Amino acid sequence: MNMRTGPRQNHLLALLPEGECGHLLSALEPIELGGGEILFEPSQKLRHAYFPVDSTISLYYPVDHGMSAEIALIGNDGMFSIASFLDGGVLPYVAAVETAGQAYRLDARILREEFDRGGELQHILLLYAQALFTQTAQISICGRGHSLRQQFCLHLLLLHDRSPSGRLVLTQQAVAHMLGVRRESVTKISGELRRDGLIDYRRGHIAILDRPGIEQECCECYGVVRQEFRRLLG
Amino acid sequence: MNMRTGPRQNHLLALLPEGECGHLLSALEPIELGGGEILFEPSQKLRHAYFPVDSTISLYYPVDHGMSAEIALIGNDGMFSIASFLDGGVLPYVAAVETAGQAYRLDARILREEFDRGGELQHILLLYAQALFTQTAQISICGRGHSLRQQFCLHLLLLHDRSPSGRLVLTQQAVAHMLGVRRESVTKISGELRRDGLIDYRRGHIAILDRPGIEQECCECYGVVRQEFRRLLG
DNA sequence: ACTGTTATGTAATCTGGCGTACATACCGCC
DNA sequence: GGCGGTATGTACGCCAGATTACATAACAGT
Repeated sequence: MNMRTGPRQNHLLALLPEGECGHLLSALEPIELGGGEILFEPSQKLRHAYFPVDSTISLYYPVDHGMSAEIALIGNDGMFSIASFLDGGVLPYVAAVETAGQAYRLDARILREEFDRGGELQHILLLYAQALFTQTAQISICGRGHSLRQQFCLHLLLLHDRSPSGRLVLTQQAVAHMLGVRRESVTKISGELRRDGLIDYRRGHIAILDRPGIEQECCECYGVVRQEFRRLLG
Repeated sequence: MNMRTGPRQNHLLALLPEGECGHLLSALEPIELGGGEILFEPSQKLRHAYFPVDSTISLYYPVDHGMSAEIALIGNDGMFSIASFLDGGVLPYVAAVETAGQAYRLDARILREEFDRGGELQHILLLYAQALFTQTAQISICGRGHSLRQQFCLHLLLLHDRSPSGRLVLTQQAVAHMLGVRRESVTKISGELRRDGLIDYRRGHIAILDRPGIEQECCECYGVVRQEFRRLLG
């Protein structure tokens, strides 16, 4: 359990006081999440909670022809799923690993028990629930009114923030899936962003070249989400 | 405080045990909400929580030219705002009265105190937070992929469920505002739905004529939201 | 009943992203 | 070093909904 991938690399876990939450922290299991792995589907029951370290988890609503749309993106700034402590049960969405990497897993019952004791853990998780709500709301706003280019930039920034390396491992098909659009549309925008020197990419990889430039291109949605995460959990 | 507008007409308040929550119930103030009234704006701090009885509250993100998009619709099935107990503070959205009517108001500090005591109130509010999250997520899905006609039907159904009378008092402009589209587009769809015998309307009023027909026209988004509210708070 | 305001109706043109159908290029594997 | 599967590139027609610009009609107040 080294510095780079220890549980404290997850922002929520990092906020927990050692004394009060010792039991929970010692119940964490390190786990490797493979790209595309399905962590949860609507028919199941939540058995584990996941705290990403350098992996990311995408929450989305599945639709027929493979197209879908993302509801939330969870990285080292959060956990999956808030439903574990809100109602302990089910939710009508799919959770899949977007970026392969490490995470810590916790038995959902233990999380629930510790949560019900109140205290700092409960407080932090509730703040996170609020932050996640904002993220989902803002993704919604963006997906409605803003151009695909702006949406793409938003998701690049969200991914970048949650992917310490800065070199994103994902295909255009995966991006299209997140945004709920066609792969061809993503190819078009990708080409434009590359031409403008904002990103570079090759088969299955995207590199952020000009982060400020991308923030410029993006709508205010990113600012709202970041601001809210900082306010609540900064 | 008669049967029709008593606090127990709000589904959340109805679930609270009399004994445990007596203090909270007696702190409720009946209040009349006027159409269009702004209950909260991002610069403010949440002073009160609202439990609608026959009014509805729309939560939305404001954009420049008056256009915006709704994030959540709150009626007698819920309360505004979950942020009152999640973080006790602020949120980056606007809450406005969509349908005028009665509600019960509660000092946010009292709600927070009672919430922090744990118990049934906390449990119910957390379930509601989960249900509201689903509503927001589903509105997002719908707004991305589905036709305006389907989105319109979704919002009609959500409003109808939360508006006991069944005769909705709102303009096409207000609907456009909720859906984040142009008023002219709403006029067009309204005309089509009227022609098909599903609704009728006149200046500022909409009547649901064929509710099953509207459910037929709507996408599965409505079913997901209703199912989740029933599962959690039914 | 008249008037002013606000809500609703209609129409012409434009555009971003969809559907479909391919062509090409990358990279891992044998 | 060639082969095959997958990722990326490009093109054309199509359509829902945006943009703009008015026309009409319902209600509220005097």
